[in-house]
Amino acid sequence: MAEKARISDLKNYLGSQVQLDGWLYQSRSSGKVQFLIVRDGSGLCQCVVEKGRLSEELYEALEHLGQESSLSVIGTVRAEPRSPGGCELLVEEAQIHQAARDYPITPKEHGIDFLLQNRHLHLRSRRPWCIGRIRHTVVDAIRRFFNDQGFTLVDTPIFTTIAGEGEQTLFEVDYFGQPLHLTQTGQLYLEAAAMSFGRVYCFGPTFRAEKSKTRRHLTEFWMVEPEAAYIDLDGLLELAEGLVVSVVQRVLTDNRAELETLGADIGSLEKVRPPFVRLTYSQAAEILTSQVTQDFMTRQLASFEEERRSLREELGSLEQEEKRGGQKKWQQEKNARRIAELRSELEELEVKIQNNPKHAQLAASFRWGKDLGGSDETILSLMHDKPVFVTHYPREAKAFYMKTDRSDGRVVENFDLLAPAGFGEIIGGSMREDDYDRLLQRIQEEGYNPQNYWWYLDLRKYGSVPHGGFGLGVERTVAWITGERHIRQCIAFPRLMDKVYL
RNA sequence: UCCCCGAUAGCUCAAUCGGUAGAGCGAGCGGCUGUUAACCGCUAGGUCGCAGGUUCGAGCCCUGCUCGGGGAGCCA
Repeated sequence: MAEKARISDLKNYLGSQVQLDGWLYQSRSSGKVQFLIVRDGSGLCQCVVEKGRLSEELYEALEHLGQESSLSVIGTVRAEPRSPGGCELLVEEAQIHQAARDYPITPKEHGIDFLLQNRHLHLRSRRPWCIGRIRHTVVDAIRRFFNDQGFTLVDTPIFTTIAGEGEQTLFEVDYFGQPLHLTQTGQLYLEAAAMSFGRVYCFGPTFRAEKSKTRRHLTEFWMVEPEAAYIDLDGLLELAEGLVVSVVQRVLTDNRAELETLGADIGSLEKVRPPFVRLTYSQAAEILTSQVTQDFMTRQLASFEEERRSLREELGSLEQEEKRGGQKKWQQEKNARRIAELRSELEELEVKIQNNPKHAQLAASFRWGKDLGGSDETILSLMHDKPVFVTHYPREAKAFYMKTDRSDGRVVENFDLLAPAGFGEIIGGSMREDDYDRLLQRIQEEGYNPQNYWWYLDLRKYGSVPHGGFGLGVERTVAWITGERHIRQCIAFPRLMDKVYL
């Protein structure tokens, strides 16, 4: 019996016979030799089947085996630079568990709707697999970071009785006749737990009925939320900074191959080192309305237009070539692929070019007191190649539980963290109002019923202390790190505002 | 909720002025001993999203609907 091995460990088995259990990812045949690309969940391996080395019957069967058939192959491992993982298997024996036929996802391009409808199968493809592996690292790094810093995990409830964010984004559930809602944040419960353990965090799914159909929104997403007693805003920023740095570093060391496969911007990830940029909201507002921003936007527009010119040029010459004809088939095909690519790139650029003046206008007309818009955040993060903290937002724009700055009553002690390169917000957090009277007043100002918040208010009566925390969105973090443009690809089974596939 | 774009073979797309529906991939069969989204040959595969209208004639024009993509607001 050959020893079973995982493809990721094959380097350690050079020269010996092993058994791989997996699925047929792809195959090519060339008469008397076949190349089966087998995946086993840990990686891809090229398996070489030579005629005469196994029974005629089995050779035939393997030659006609469909994509994603399940099989075990036994053979000798040898180094081979032409194979995906650097090793290949010279097949001596094989067992077909189930012969698949007409697997819907082919090795060519597919539309996103088709892929999401086939998400149960799509998960096996290379891109989702790489993203899934990175997500795993991100989650593990987050847990390790907080555990190492002496935080205690507290699992907060998913059925909740009070709202932490806007009440209009709640999903209501009928809980044996009592209306409850799905959690939007574990924060309020976490504040209670922080008064017991000092430093706590929760990590779980979050539900928001936001009517936002964008590449940055899911109605069900995963969020980690730390909450600490006896901390101040600077301490919170440091905590967030440390978390993001350690997560990015872990991915860089554990998933470099996946990042490369995905085409992620590794150079920019390597710049994610402390200290991050720190701006107050007022400073951000000043920057947005300054000439600096207008110049920045003008330069950006010019570079977009330059890019458009060169893309159009390439597209034009390819299209002419296509019309002239007379090329080899593979060349035609390659051109057609490139043309499709260019067209979608151009389309995207066109949107950016269209939006640029609008965004410049929005930035210029920014008035103190407004919340930062998506385009404003994009501009601020594009101006820096490191993550950017924005702190001290106007009170009116923010949630009731945020602590009013004692030295400037117009603002609260909060912060957002913007990921670089225009990705936008990945963390939002704040110091919490710890004064009973001020908190009660804020609850009333929001028009909420204080009776619903009786226990939350209680926390300010029995040993209230300065405390705060933040929430980090897992899918947004994964999307930023992997360079995936839409966060629906950063969770196995996404729930979107207007569509739930499986 | 608003704005823009789209829907043609299993998939990704093409079809000039309104005039007989096309390609690649995938599938099936055959060929090739080192392939890299292999290559070569053959075969099958269509209610042009749905409903109505204009026209001698509609994939193409008009109206409505359905579904999808992108953007805005809001947010992690």
